[in-house]
Amino acid sequence: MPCHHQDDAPLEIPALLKKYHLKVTRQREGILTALLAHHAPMTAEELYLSLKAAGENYGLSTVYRTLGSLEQCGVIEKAFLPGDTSQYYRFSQRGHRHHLICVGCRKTVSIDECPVEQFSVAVGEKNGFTVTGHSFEIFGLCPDCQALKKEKHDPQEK
Amino acid sequence: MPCHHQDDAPLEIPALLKKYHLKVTRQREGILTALLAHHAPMTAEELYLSLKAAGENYGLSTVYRTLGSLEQCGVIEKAFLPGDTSQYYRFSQRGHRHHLICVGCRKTVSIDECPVEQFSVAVGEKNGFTVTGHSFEIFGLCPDCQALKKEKHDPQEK
DNA sequence: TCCTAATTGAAAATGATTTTCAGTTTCAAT
DNA sequence: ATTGAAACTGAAAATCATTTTCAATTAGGA
Repeated sequence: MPCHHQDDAPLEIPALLKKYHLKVTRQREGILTALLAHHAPMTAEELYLSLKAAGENYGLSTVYRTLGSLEQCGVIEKAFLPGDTSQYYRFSQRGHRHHLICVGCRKTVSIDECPVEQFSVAVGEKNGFTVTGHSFEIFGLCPDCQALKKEKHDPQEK
Repeated sequence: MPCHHQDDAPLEIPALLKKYHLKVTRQREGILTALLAHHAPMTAEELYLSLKAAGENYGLSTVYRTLGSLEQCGVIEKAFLPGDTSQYYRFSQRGHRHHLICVGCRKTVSIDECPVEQFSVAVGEKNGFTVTGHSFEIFGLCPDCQALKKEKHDPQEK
């Protein structure tokens, strides 16, 4: 197979790295690709293990460092899940500030609207605060996880 | 000063502990009192240090354990602050699910309304999710911290 | 008062994340 | 293509928050 340039790549990871003056390394490409493919927030450890399972054995500290640099550039962002204190990372989605997150598998759906922007500023003003931001995430069980849960309770018998 | 029973105590901590079958100890009373007095979310370490400063030198593990038991009873709850991965605790406020939190000093104002309940359920349904909850917190600078910040930038000269 | 289970403190253990440092790699400039 | 400086990496050590262990103490009912 000849090595030709792919115009149709869904996201040019090398270009993205260059844009932020980060060197393009095998590790960074692998980490970003894995996170991109996962479609749900992941911890550094999860990324490390999934890469290892795929035969890409990078240092755990490299995973942490890469996530850290990418966060500083604003390419990815931290996410916190209810009842879980570990730090998850996901691609930051400009304009998509809010999400519907499955508490079972962490699958994430972006919500386009923001129903609280005006409300937040109003509440801030009423209390003399300068509002700098807000958090709003919806948690629930996705269809797949609902099915899984049902299976567990009624193991295919009446 | 005679030792008389205080009817006007703002919150009967011993009674609260007994209600949840927790023994009434000096440590637990001290920890709850300190958290109650602070009017803002605190970490275990902060509680430990503030108690120590007040001459009450309890083990850090006791602080952690006490916070853990009280959380299990639902007396207090965890809170997460933006850009900070440590676990904060605050009294749980039934019905006050949302807050306006100062990012400078963590002073907290409870918000009575919930402008996102219906919206959350609707978004969940649209995506086939069973909604189990949502998070919504507003962040900003309180009047005091705004003043402090201004001082820093213009150190009282023109 | 006495007894037992709950609680405590100190220290060790754990788990997540960060830092250190020597060796390697990228990439811009030759 | 080669080179060199700066950036990056991996492994191990360090750090930080939190939890657990365990022997000694304490609360509160009998």
